[in-house]
Amino acid sequence: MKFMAMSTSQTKRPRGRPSAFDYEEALEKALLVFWSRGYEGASMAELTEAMGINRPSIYAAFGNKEELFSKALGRYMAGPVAYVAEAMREPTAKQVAEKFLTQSALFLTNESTPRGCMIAVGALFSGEGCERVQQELIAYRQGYENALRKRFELAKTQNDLKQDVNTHTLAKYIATLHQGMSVQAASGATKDELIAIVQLFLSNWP
Amino acid sequence: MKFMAMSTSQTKRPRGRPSAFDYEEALEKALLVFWSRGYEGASMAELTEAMGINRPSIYAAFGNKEELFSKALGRYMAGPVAYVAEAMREPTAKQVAEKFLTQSALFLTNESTPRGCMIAVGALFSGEGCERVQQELIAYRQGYENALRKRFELAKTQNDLKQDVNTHTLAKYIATLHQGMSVQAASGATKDELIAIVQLFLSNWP
DNA sequence: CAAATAATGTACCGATCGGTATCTATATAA
DNA sequence: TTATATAGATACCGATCGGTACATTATTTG
Repeated sequence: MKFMAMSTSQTKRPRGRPSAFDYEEALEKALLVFWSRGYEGASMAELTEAMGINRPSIYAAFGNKEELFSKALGRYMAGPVAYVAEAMREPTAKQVAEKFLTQSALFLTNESTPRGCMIAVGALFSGEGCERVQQELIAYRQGYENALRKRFELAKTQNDLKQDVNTHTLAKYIATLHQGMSVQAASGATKDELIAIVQLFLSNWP
Repeated sequence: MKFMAMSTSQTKRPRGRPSAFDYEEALEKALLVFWSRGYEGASMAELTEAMGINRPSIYAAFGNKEELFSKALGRYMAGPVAYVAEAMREPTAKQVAEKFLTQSALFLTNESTPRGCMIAVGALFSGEGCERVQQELIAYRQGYENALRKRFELAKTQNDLKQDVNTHTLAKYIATLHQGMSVQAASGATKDELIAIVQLFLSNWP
């Protein structure tokens, strides 16, 4: 494992030759390859090229392709899609939905990153040997859907949502809309088109 | 190209050795492999195995992997997803949407076929050399979205839909919902959960 | 029958796949 | 300086990728 500086205390440098690359920068490059190519479509050759590191150094620092993908997903969660967790902290249920979907519309069509969400539409149909990656992505999808549901359950206790609202279905509906928007973005839909979809949804808020 | 019997007139058999397999049956097997594995994830080895044909016979009868995929897509359109074109012929716009989405909920979670729609969520993120397949799938997605839009435009001329309805957005919204449901189905959602989503949408019909 | 034609089966092609053995270079510790 | 530890670079591994050459087999034509 490579050396990682502690944030709080000054640490002695490790004994061997120091790394010539920055761990987080390299992971960011890997993330962009996986994001645009998918897990299967990203070859180690392309990853190596993009990360600017020799292949044995990748394996030493990040593990195999599957582990590298997991670590890239972690960085994806903490970076590009951190807005999802933030949206949950909006004061009302409707504002949570509005923030989540509006930010998604912008994010999914951002011109400086690949179109579509890695988690929403990654590894849906895959070849043999991708089961772990598929399950990991399914768990992440469940994760934000559950976060929405719990937030809506909270809203019900605050009389922010009517008692007859089915939070399970509402959360799944919003997750479904987000996943569909991800397909639309990857298929060429514009930011304005996705915003129009979000507004149509919000105009019928329960 | 292999021999294909004419439907109307009795045709003389061709000169060489006759095919040992049925063209449409073999294509159906190929379709199921592409459907569950995706274009990239389906290897020629797995296709060969499933189709029960030697590899040179596949190439002779169907062309290369890309052409085989296109032909399988054609069979998919004429078979499993023929319900989409049928839904367009429902008498009212709301019934079109209801039929399309309800049938989709059943179709996407059908236990005898792979989960999710090949067209809706196929080849979203892919490696190099898949551009043609990606574009073909995008065109199919546009196809059913356009069919919905035109059907809703017709509904407006019949005073079946209010004049202030944006048919472009409504069609894209329904397509987006369908694509999201495809992700949900591939991620393990049940038929009842998808039906609940469809009903929530229909309860807010414009 | 033989000639012609077309599909099958085997065996193989070069390219690329993910992953690694090994040697060298650069650092710290004693 | 010498020993130790870790990273970089090269070159390679067996497996699999999509695709095909070629000989064989089965059929129709003459």
